[in-house]
Amino acid sequence: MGRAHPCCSEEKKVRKGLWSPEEDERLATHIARFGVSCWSSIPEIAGLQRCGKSCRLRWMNYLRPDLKRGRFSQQEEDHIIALHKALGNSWSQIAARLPGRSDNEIKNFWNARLRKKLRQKEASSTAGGKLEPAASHRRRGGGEDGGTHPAAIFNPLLPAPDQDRPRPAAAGYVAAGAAAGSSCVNDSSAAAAAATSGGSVLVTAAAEPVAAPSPASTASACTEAGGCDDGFLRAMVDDASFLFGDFDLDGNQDGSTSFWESHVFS
DNA sequence: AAGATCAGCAACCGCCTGACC
DNA sequence: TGGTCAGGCGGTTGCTGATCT
Repeated sequence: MGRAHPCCSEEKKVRKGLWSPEEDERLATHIARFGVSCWSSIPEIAGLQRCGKSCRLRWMNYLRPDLKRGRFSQQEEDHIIALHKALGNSWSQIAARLPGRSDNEIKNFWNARLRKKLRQKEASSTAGGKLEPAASHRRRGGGEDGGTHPAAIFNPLLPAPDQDRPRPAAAGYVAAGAAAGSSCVNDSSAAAAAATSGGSVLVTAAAEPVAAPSPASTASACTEAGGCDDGFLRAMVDDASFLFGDFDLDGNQDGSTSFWESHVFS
């Protein structure tokens, strides 16, 4: 394969580069009304001069209502390390276990911060020297997620953007014709009909975390489907605490099920 | 104060895979 | 059964802006 996608290779004008607020609004509005039916048809229907892949990327990494933005917490960081150890560079699988984070975000975070941190850790352990503070904390006043990117300027389904607050769970955007395997809906009326049939709009699991790891897997490996055994992942988390100092898996003193347990080890 | 440096991030690119015809 | 198409993923690039010199 490797050929260019038809939607991207056609002569018709396809915008590239950063998305404008107007484009965000168009895309978000379109998906709010019609859902994600067929990415390749969305640009035309929504009046965007983008290719479908670009729309999908923008939605998945930026406009999705269930995305939380802001810096990664120490707990998230630890879990990324553990999951990376277990899953390798399967960013989408890692992202599936970190609700509210996109694979791109995690990948960037890893490349920018954690890889460096791990290297430092290794270097310091081999040299037996003292740990140096992570150099990257030096910049970006306050160490926030940067805040340099424009906020998700428009999302009809969300309250005013608040980058540090987790967004509500993915509810509210429709998935007209988005049942698995559904074919493209190439005209907006069909999508609209699907979206509005019955008067209410059904929200599907389009932004739902991936299916839980297979409980039937053996104790020491990830399944081909991407699910990892709980014991295996726990071992990985333990390993991360070895690397980065102890952290409580549950994060709860009272022993109740934590956010992380319920998501990562569900 | 201005240029250099660098971290952070959005988005593109190329490839793979599965569905459909 | 092979070709085409679309979705998805990981790697990489380039821009922006904060910080340093």
